[in-house]
Amino acid sequence: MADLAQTSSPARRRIPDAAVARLPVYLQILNTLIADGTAQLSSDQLASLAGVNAAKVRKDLSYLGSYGTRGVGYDVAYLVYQIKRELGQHHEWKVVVVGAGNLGNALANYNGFSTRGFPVAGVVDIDSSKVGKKVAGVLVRHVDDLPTIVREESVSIGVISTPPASAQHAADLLVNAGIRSILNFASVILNVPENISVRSVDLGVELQILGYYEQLSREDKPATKTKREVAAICQ
Amino acid sequence: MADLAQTSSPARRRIPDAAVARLPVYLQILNTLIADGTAQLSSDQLASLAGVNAAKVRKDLSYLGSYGTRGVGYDVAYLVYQIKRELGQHHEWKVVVVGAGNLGNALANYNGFSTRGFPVAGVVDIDSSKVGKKVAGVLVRHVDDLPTIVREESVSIGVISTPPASAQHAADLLVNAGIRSILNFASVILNVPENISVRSVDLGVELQILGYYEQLSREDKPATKTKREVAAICQ
DNA sequence: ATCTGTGAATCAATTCACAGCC
DNA sequence: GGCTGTGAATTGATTCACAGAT
Repeated sequence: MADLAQTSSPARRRIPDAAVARLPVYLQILNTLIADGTAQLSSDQLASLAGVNAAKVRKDLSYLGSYGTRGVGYDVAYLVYQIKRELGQHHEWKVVVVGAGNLGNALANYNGFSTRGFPVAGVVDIDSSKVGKKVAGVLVRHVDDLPTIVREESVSIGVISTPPASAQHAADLLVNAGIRSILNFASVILNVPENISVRSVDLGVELQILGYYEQLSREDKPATKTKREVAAICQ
Repeated sequence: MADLAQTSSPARRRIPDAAVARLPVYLQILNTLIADGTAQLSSDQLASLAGVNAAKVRKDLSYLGSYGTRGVGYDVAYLVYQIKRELGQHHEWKVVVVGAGNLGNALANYNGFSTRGFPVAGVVDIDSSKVGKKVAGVLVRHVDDLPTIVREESVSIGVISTPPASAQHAADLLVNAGIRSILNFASVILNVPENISVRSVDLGVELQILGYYEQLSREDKPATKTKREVAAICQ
């Protein structure tokens, strides 16, 4: 597609999704290394810290450009700079949390958000008994204020931590308020327009996947039943 | 490997990881359909509910065996039975939560765990000021009791919701207590023996990935700098 | 006519292996 | 000698497309 088009210097590389998902992990590791005073490291070292193999690290980093030095390794600070640039972390992305229940509380209080460039600009809830309380130093406002908050605070990401039944509604409200990126913690598949990106994290699903591998390691899979037998049991 | 070995009737199929990760999603959808009284559905319908395409649904389900009916579709209840069997959900897997902070609280209270066959058998913390309090009806016990809890309650999965600095320690304790499956919510890569399975969910990483795609959609990637320039800025 | 189940084809991700630079 | 960067090879996942069952 369009290999005739003249692209500006660092050509519009499209980094594979799998690599994109690993960059934040490398970034985190590199940040702790900086705190420890490490200035250089090899793909081998980063690989073992990240729990992947060295070829993958080199390939992943090569998508950013050629920022290592042959025979030497990578300059930690420079690598951090380049990964941050690629991930768009040179400015902060503000976040609004929808749903001030247990999980919403934990999320708003979660340190990893603000320290990684995602300040919580607001927390909203539909339940007026929760509105007015403070969560992580932020006043809980009514969900009706969502468009105002998003506009005034230039929020770019919405986090859904409502019960499953209200999650689709929350998503609709976020989309209407102009949000284009949603992180969803409710155990539902959200229906959103094409141009909106959604990542869903379902704690139950994570456990079920673990459960599968736990079972595999025990090799005690139960025998199967026929449709008739199952129907009988479910009466 | 060993295709001479006689395997018992439903041959030891090894389901692709990507498919395993989708089965719980299908399961959840099917369960809500049952509640609505739907008895039959086609791969097309399930696909659109799950937000994937129909060929993928059919291939995924075919790993379980041939449990659909050509020209008709799948029997919802039977499919639920088969997916549960494959995932090892015919019995419950007990869970212990390590770290009774904000997130630990939210997790212990999270409904999706117990309703999906993962009862919380215990919550432990290292901080004695938290020990003795109740979380989600469960007494918080000291982390030293971990081996006892795991043994007495036959816990099979450990959930880590400690601060990052204590997560590796928590993992070591879990492994020593005999746990082989860990769900880790701390933003660290855990170092565990080969035979232990770990899934890590890092909320910050999830946001950073979203941030990347948000930036892509805006196409305002900042210009890059040389190593010299970056070094100057970082003084 | 409809919808599953599955080989074959395609597309994506990972790993190998080595040339090129320090 | 050591380590990066990258084509080529491999492995894994997805999609196509159609034979086969109802």
